[in-house]
Amino acid sequence: MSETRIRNMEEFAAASGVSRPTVSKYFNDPDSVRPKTRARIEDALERYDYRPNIFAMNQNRKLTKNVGIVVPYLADPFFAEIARTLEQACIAAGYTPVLYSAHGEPDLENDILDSLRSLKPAGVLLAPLGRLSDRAAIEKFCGDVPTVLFDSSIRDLGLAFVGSDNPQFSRLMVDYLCRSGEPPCFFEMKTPANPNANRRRQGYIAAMEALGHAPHIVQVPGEGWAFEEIGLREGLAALDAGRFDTDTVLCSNDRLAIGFLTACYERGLKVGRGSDCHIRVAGHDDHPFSRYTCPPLTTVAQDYDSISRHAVETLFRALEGQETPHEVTLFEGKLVMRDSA
Amino acid sequence: MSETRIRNMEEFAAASGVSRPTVSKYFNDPDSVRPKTRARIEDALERYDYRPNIFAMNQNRKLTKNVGIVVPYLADPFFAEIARTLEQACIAAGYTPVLYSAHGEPDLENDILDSLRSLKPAGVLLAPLGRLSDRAAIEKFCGDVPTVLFDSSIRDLGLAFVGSDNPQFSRLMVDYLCRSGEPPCFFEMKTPANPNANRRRQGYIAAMEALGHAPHIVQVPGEGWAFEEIGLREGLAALDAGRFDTDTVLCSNDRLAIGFLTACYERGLKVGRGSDCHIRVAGHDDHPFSRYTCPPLTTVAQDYDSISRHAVETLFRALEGQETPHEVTLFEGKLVMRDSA
DNA sequence: ATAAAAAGTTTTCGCGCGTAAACTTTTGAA
DNA sequence: TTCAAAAGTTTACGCGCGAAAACTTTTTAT
Repeated sequence: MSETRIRNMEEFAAASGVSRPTVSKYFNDPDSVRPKTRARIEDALERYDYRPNIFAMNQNRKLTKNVGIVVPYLADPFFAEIARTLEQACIAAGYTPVLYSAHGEPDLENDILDSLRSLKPAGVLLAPLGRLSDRAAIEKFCGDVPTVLFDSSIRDLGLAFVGSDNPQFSRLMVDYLCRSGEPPCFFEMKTPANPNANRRRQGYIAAMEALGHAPHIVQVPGEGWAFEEIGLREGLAALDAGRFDTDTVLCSNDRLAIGFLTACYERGLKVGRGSDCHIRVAGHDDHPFSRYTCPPLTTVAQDYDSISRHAVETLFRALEGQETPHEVTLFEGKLVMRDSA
Repeated sequence: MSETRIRNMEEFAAASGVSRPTVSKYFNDPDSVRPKTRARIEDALERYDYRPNIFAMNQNRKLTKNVGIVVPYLADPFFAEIARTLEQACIAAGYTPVLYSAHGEPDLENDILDSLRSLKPAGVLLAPLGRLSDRAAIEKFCGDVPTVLFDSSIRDLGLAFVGSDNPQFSRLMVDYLCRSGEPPCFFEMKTPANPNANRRRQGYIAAMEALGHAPHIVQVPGEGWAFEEIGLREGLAALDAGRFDTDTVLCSNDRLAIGFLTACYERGLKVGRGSDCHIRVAGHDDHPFSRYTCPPLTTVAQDYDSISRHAVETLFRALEGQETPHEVTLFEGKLVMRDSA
């Protein structure tokens, strides 16, 4: 396709018959040059496969076209899905997404923020670890870099927060469970990493009391992000200790529920809402695998799409100069009825 | 902590009492300077929080300290886990990992290779999409950038390939299934994205014939990476059509098996090796969730750790100048006996 | 103590581009 | 045709660092 190899913007400008600064202008915003000029550049772009050196580009720019995406735990398909949506939205908007996972480790989260800073990103989409996050570090980072928080909020840090209306999730599920059977107890980790868990518990308590039932919370030990393992191990322990005083168990999240379903299986408890079933189990999130548990898990679906779309839009609106006060956007969940409850 | 803000290496060198080129040398290899000098630099490093500008650093270097990690589908926890291990190994070796996922899309895979090229990475760890990969593009890329392929191989491209001995996986499982019950049939997608599927099928056929059994393959339609969905939908169809002539089903991979387990559940088939069970189901990979299916899935475990460790080691050995011929390393799988078969 | 080797310094150059200012050309409408 | 605005060009400078060469100092070995 090419005659001679283009080594830099100077040579490319010569080849396209346009001056170098104009070419530079084109790459920063194709609409900023005359259509005729643009055509000449794009013509040359097809003859030669020149691409500007990104390091030289970013060196003299205070802000790059990079957007950092940080999630707490990428091995959780929920975050993998969100990351995918966010990446696509960034690319569509002409930005370059860079993906990071804290892998559940606070130290790594701090390291990521550090190296992100030196990337001079235009903005960052950050889902913090939650309870274990270094609040001071994140606050400082948000002061330096335009950051939109999502999934789990930390006070009112960042430009905005986009997440789910967690109390509504629990209310929805409690209402359904109560009108279709016994009132549920709430199964959760004692010290959950994610602050959403607290809001779900509170939502559960409020919903139960509104219906005139006494809330019953089964808290189990467990640290980290291996929720399925905790759900299984501590689910077994709780079952054996007779800690459930109802046949309906609402789990704090789907991954915990997946582990708990396995615990039920190992104890020979048939899960479901049929008359021959021993126990009903429900979760929160609509985790990608919840459709494929046995039985398929009844849960409350997070609005993945809306959350990621709105997070990206909020960030880009802020980047384009529109100063807005810290805004919190919470999306409602939808009941997903399957066979487990 | 700091007195005055350090703006560049020049100022930092002045503050630490060492010349700028020496500081530069230090950052490229801390061991290349005298211990005394190193101490002075690291002393200053604690007083001021200076960090070299990565864009300026990489501009004049033909090779950076970046290492690209490319996986085909990050929403699959298997790849998320591998990515985590690879990232950690890169960091430990003093490199900067950059993670990409093709999200199952060949176009995106090519885009990633393109933008990776402009990152001037020291090396790349690439798990290609497989059948849908653009072979020509990958071949060209491997010619430009030191690349170690893993998980799914493409001819003898790249510096090396690191993966699993897939025929051995199937042999192991077939042997076990045959000596503990009926010989298995093989359940797979007709046009699998991943070439490992073909090797597993071949391993299955060879193992069956070695034991004097007639192989029986159940191929179902389905494209893309939504394996669970395909396993469920096509599993239901195959069950209803009576396509299984044995009570033992060996699935091409665990995600397919997870979907198939759900199909069995929906048809009221009890899965397991007990006398009251109707069907046995097994998989390949030891997917992170396989422990938590109901019943827990019997499978052959990929040696995640060895694969990722060896891939990284191979790459770094090559980067340090040791020219080696294209080498293929395959790790054996281990039988993981659970309750499903 | 003395020479040789190792490490550090100084000097100089250049990477590929962004950016600003002053100037020139093109464009489009009156 | 005329002219002002828009777009492009020229010129000039600098970003923050890598790298090579020649020189100077420190360390190591004899």
